[in-house]
Amino acid sequence: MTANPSRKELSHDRIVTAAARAIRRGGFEGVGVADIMKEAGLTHGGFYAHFDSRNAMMAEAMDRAGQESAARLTQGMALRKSRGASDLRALVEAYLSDRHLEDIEAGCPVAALACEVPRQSPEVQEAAAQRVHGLLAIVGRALPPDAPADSAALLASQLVGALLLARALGNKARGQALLKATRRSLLAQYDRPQPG
Amino acid sequence: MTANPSRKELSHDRIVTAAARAIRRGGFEGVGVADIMKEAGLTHGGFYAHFDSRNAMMAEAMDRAGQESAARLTQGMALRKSRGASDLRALVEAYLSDRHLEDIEAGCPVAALACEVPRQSPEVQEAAAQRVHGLLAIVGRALPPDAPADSAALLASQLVGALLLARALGNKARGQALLKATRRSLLAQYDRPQPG
DNA sequence: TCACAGCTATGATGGTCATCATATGAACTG
DNA sequence: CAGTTCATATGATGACCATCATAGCTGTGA
Repeated sequence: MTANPSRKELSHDRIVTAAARAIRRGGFEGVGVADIMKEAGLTHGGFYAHFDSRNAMMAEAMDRAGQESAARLTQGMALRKSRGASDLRALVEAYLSDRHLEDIEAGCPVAALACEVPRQSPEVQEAAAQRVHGLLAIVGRALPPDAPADSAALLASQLVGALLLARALGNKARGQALLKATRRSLLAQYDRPQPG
Repeated sequence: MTANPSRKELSHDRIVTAAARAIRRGGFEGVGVADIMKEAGLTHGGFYAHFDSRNAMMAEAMDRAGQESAARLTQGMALRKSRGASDLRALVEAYLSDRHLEDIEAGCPVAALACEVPRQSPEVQEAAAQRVHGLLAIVGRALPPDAPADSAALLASQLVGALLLARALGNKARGQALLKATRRSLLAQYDRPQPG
């Protein structure tokens, strides 16, 4: 399937990719079937040849958004690690970067959509829950193996919360300042040279 | 005005109150003018005698939601302080309570709406920014006076992030567990007896 | 070259929405 | 009780949306 995709599979993929960006830009409710199809280079009518319903597509798009942004985050972390940063410093600096603050469309879908999740259909909620677990896994892998059990949830909350508040401040400079302060504090808290 | 409200002022107030709940329940995009008017016991047509536009009303509703939920939070904190909790413990336990997890409609509008803010009209964005500053002020007052400058932003991010992730998990038990872990960690971090 | 299968486009349907124009009805003034 | 004013209700308008039926096109196999 991935090796030799049919025309339909290619279209399906383009639609999901377009939707994954569109929902982060406009929210689940803020984007229509026709918008997404146009962005994928198709017309609205063919949509239901690819998906059972709009909600089914939203769930797929949420998934895709998570994969994309996880890849992007991993890439940003790798760059920083190649410059000598620890796993944890790389995570904190990549997730709380000024770029992530502004590039909602390609960023973490949990940060972009979390507060809309409780209002979505069960299939979308399920996909969102999976994305949260994915984020927790990424954070968990960046923590030292002997970290307390709940550290990943704690740090993930802090990261998501800081990014959301920074965006909600509606002022680029203030948002960047909040991110910077959060980076500094988290690194002081977690990224100390291990005693022992 | 507050002392001797006219009929119109009473209606205006009822509309804003209804909207303040409705937006937290359904999101900015998920609720219509007619819904809100019906919830206020009126019909949709009279709406534009009270507001210049839907967005102007949304901004007022965001403001009202902030006032309401700040009052509720302060009340919850007072209860806990009367039982001997410190300001900070009272804040953490009230904000990260199981009740707040479930009662989105009457809870913190920042947690309920933050990720929709960047997509809203300027007037709504401005109202939202004010609400973030209001939350930062409440958190700041609960911190000891000698706390570092950025502590309020840090703690507010952690509170909002934990509540959002807990809600996005879509599973009551898991959400409650995340809140509990966050409470425990924050209290261990901040609420230690002061050395000195 | 022809026919067939499978995508995709065109267009329609029923519903919802924000906004506005006008009618109704209630409270106040004389 | 008559007249005026102001808040609210009724109803209309134009736009948009998810969904579906069907027609057209494109590439593949004989």
